[in-house]
Formats: sequence, C-alpha cells, structure tokens
Amino acid sequence: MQTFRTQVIEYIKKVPKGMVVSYGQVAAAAGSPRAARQVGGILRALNISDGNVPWWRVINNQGVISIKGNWTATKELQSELLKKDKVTASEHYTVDIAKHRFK
DNA sequence: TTTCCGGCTGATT
DNA sequence: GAATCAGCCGGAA
Repeated sequence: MQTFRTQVIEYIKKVPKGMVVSYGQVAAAAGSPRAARQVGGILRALNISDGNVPWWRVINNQGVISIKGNWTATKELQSELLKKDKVTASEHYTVDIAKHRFK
C-alpha cells in the first residue's frame, strides 16, 4: 500500500455517477474504518488539484455536506454537482444517501 | 518519537 | 433535535 491517501483517491474515482459515499465508508474501503476525518483532509486537497476525482460525491454519514470552514463556496458547488449527477440534494445540502450510497 | 489537529462517527446527555 | 464526549487515524511539525 502506498498511502492511505492513495487508497482513498482510488476508491472515490470508482464511485459511479448518481451515487454518493460517506467519509467513513471511503475510509473503511481504504482500510481504516475510523479514519473518516483523514478522508476529509484529503478531499480538501483534491478540490484544489482535482484530477477527475468526484470528490463532491463524498459526504458525511448523515447524508449532509458538513463542511465547516470557509469552504461555503465549495458547499454550494458540491450540491450543484450532485444535482447534475441525478442525486437529489435538498436546499440545506442534504442528500438521501440511503438511496444513493455506493457499495 | 511525541504532540497536535482535523470537512468524522456513534453513543449519550 | 441540538450539544457533548470520547474513540480512532494519518500526516505534519
């Protein structure tokens, strides 16, 4: 294994259109079920140097875009992208992950 | 090597 | 339903 980061990126790249995954899910797929927080940090780096990684399909386990910092712009962008992926995103950045979670 | 800090999570209060 | 607590984890300092 290279880095946890690599695993995460690879996994996210596999997420099909119209589906979403939770941080914890990605972390688990990368080998560490509790490293969800780390996933968040990786995502932050991705949205800057995005490679073709559907980072917007990654949200927390509650199906909500919980970004806190000054990433408000990113939040809006994320919900926009989700809608384009045929994913129903509420006005409060909420997604029905129960129906769209990638497995 | 130790310490600290997070875009989290689940359980409890 | 909102707030709090405590694990758990990887990376940077």
